[in-house]
Amino acid sequence: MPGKYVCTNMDGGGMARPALTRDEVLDSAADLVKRHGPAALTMRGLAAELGTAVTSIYWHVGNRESLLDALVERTVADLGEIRPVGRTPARRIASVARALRRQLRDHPHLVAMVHERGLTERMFLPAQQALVREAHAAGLRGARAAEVVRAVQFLVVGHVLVERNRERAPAQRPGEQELWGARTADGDPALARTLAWPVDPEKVFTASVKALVAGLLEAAPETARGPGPS
Amino acid sequence: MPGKYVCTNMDGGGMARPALTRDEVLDSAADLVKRHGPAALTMRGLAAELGTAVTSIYWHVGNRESLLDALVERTVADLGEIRPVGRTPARRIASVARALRRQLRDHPHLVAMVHERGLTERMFLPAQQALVREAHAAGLRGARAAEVVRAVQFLVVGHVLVERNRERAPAQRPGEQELWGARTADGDPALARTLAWPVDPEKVFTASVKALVAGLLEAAPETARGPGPS
DNA sequence: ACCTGAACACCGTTCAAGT
DNA sequence: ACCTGAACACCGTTCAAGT
Repeated sequence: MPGKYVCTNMDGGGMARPALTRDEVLDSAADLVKRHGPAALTMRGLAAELGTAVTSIYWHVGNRESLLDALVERTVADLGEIRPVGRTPARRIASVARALRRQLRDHPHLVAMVHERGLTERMFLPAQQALVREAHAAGLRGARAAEVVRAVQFLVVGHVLVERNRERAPAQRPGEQELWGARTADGDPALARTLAWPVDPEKVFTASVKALVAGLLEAAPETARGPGPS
Repeated sequence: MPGKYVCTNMDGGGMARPALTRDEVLDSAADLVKRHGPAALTMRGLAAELGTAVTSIYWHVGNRESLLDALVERTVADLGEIRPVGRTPARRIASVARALRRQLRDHPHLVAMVHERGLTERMFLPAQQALVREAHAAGLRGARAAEVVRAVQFLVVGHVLVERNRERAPAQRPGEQELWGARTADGDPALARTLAWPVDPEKVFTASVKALVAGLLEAAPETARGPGPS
């Protein structure tokens, strides 16, 4: 789906390939990356997908690295808003964390690519500002508020990275089942049973976020509860 | 440093290269990976390092993938013990988290490689058992204890992955300094100042661990405080 | 049993040449 | 302005041939 393109060839149509566009290249590349990851994006494969010579791509985007740069820039610019929901600051912070996780999960390869290109701060700025407002609403200021912002950001990004790694390698070899017989569980069969089951990363995430936020707000002044400002 | 090798060539020494050993190959490969990451481990480069033909390596290790397999297996087997320290379960759990982080940081490329090979569970088993004992000491059992184990593990692994990404891309382009002028900070100059400074990942980590553990143990029964069993 | 070079199918990238 | 094929220097891997 190249969308619209400017037709610059003068032969009045016919079977000739319509002129190649930079946007067309980016669309095709984005599609490949989204489906199979950055490693699957080869210049030759991309050319084949587009039906052009490899070297034409170089004319439009320079080289593979700047192609990836442009891709990341475009994706970051297209990320949606982050809107906190919930009745207490704690819930609203947790909702920001969940929204952030969803954004990152929708672009599974984005985080690593963004980091590699030093765009992290720009990418997270909206979420950070939402978190700042909620930290203020919870009565935290200065360094304490910054702590909340960064702890939540690291937790979310870290979780997404871990989840991505887990999904790429679904078959665990010794298998948690064999490892967590009753013997290793310090005499707690219920725990052994839970740990022998495959992890539900979503549950771990929500539980972690809840615990982290609770811990971060624990010693906060009791003023300014309820829905935040703005 | 090939260490000891069995001399199987019959020419009685001289300038001929001593027989190539599987261990020698693994040592050299481990060195390359530790210094420059798995991507820098090329069969040709490794052969050059060892002073042999590329194809000799194939005789000893099969192919690149099984070479990496063997490498990971060896590294995982060589990981040290995890010994909790501290006077309360909360502190002891935090100490396990810190020890785990240190182990992973000492082998910067290990996590991803281990995950890709499905060895995660085997690798984390010792830390998990330590965490189980401490969760029990804190009065948590069953699913609640499992929650602690998994939340801590995800937090640590996630943090290490984030840190690794950050270290690979030190130069952030818009720069946190420009982004966090007083305007964006919701009228909190102290916070703006903190966020404009480069992050200290170690501080974020210790703060996050402390908050997470506090949140996880919050509603725990007040029995069984003080140093754990074992 | 162990090592070798030649060869194959892949990469990204450059360059001179076409229209 | 835009596209092309040929060529270069890299990959991992296989194979027949050496000792």
